[in-house]
Amino acid sequence: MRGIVKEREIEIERGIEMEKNENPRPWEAYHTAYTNAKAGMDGIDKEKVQRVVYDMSKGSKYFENEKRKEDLIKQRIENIRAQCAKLTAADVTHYQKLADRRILELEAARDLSRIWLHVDMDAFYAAVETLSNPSLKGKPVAVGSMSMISTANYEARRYGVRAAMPGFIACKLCPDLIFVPTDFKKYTYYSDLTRKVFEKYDPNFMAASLDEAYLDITHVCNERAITSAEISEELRTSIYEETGLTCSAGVAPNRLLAKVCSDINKPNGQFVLPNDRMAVMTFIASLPIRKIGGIGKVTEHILRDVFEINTCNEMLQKGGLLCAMFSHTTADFFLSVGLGLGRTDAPQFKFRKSMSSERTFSVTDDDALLCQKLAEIAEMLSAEMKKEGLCGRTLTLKLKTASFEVRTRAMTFQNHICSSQDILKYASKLLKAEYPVSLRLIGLRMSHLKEGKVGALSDPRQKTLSHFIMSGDALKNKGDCSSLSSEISYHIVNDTESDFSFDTRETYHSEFRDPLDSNYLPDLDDNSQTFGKSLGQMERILESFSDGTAEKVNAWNMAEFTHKKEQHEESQLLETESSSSGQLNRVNDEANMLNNDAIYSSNQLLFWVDDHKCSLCGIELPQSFVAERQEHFDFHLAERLQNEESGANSKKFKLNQRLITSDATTSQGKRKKHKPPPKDGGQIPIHAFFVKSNQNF
DNA sequence: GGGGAATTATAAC
DNA sequence: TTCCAGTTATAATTCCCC
Repeated sequence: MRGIVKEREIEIERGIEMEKNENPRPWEAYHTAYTNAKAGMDGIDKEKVQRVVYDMSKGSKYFENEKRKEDLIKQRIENIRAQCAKLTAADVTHYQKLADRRILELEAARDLSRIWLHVDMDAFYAAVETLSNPSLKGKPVAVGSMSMISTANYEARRYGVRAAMPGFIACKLCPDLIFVPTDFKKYTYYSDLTRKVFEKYDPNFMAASLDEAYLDITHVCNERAITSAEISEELRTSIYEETGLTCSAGVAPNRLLAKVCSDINKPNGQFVLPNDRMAVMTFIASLPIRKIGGIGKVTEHILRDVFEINTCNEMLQKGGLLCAMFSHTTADFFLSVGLGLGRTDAPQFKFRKSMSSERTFSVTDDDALLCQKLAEIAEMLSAEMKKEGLCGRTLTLKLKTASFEVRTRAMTFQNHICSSQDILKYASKLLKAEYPVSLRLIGLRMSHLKEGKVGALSDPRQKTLSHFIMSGDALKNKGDCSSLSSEISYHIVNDTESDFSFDTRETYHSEFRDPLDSNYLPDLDDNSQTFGKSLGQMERILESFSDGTAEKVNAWNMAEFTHKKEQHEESQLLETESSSSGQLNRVNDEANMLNNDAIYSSNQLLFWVDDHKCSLCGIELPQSFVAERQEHFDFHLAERLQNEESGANSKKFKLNQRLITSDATTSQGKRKKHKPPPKDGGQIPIHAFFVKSNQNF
């Protein structure tokens, strides 16, 4: 063992010697998330750390990918430079005026009336672990695994070990490093203790994570007529008494600055920035931009290399160029950073927007293994969604290839889904479209969320919205949801109820959302009220079949519909499996076709007899003609709409515009990739299609 | 051109 | 021996359809 280590060291030395000839310090160019400054890392031999990180990474797939990303950033920098060079004198004057005006506007809106406190627990996970195992005290400790470290204590940081660093590199930096696996139950317990303290100072405090929170202490300062520094001191003492853990705090007129301040006297310290414009401007003037939350490695890189901006003050000096080169949102952010501005308002409750689950595994290209991983992740995600009573309309598949390249593939449905079967069904289509592929990670994310009802039927543990509220589970957020069978009909007919969700204690401790806020209007679009409803009904009826509750619903042509749906799904599966190239549009079309079939099922079914013949007009279209099939469907739908038409509210049939057009004429030739739908009665012989089909490959 | 969907990237903990 | 995470949000860009 010793021999191997020695050999490796010699090898590294030799490598360094060789590289010295070309680039004497190659490691300096290798920037990772964990090579920037961090509290507790002063006085360490940064060059040595950087060199070890570089040597441990060099040549790996990860390293190659980082280089690729670095090159892309360099390219981006070049592009911005080129854009800058194109600016005429008139442009420069124009953007400078724009920046000046914007600076005045932002300055006019400066709010110095609030006092914000940011609390950050010191090396939280590691401190908790040391508390429960005092033998760790004084020793370098990392919480995490060989592949990734979540937190390192200050003893370990002296060696250059830190969060987001892979464990095997940390081992190299600090051979005596003690690894402790993460135990979120423990951290949550201590986090709750700290939050009880926070509540005393600000009942609406904003929890940023398990170990960080923002408190508006304006009121408590005024009420008790003591300084913010005293409040901060008192709060920190109180936290120590309650938990035995130390924390650091920052006090400032806004949240952005408070966060910066809490980092200044870490660990176990505090820093107060007075509510005074001059003080703020002086403070911000020489502050490195990387200290600002929201400016990360890449943004720093771009601002430094293109605009020579290193401090916040320089943001104002280069305001004109920033306005010229960046979007309104981004330029505004940069200018407000230059002025030391940040949010001062009471935190608004925010809905969860997405939920995801991902896992890393040993690289494999085995389809069966990948399918198995996908099924596990679908199961995990579905379980989490059901736990929170959510379902979603957009499913995103995330893949990380063997070479660390990240890909995402998404599809949006008309209905919200949450069952593991549904998630897996569509996720499989997305994944199979990528074959062959060698992967090291698979992830699934659901977005376009709303409180679930589909899931309520498929998951007997799930409660309805009203039960969730009435039981008080909303506040505990631990709803063990159980649906009553008598409620099935309620769910089926009522698809338009308002959405409400509640604080999860993981995010904000603020008031509930204002239901009148237009940003949070419930999902009342046409789709969910009309066609969406009938689709939802059909799906639910099907689900209730599988749950053995078929007798509770009165379906129309249920047996036939079920049969055809299965038949269609089977054919879809075959289609996808036999497809060798990734055709995302096709996959989407297939999913849409499924829904379209469901719409038609309420009257007369459109399906493909023997997989190629239209059940309505007999036209023959093979499976591979997805676009043609879609248009053919559009054609029949338009035909039917015209027949049913007149009095009927045309809005009633307004479907997702990407799926179906509302009349026969507009559906023709609008989609670039699609061919015109067949003329009525003008059947094309099946062999002609197959010839055409073959030409496509 | 507006708007939704899809994709990629950045950032934070 | 081990060999670069998981979760969430958001911005920017592109594509497609109306």
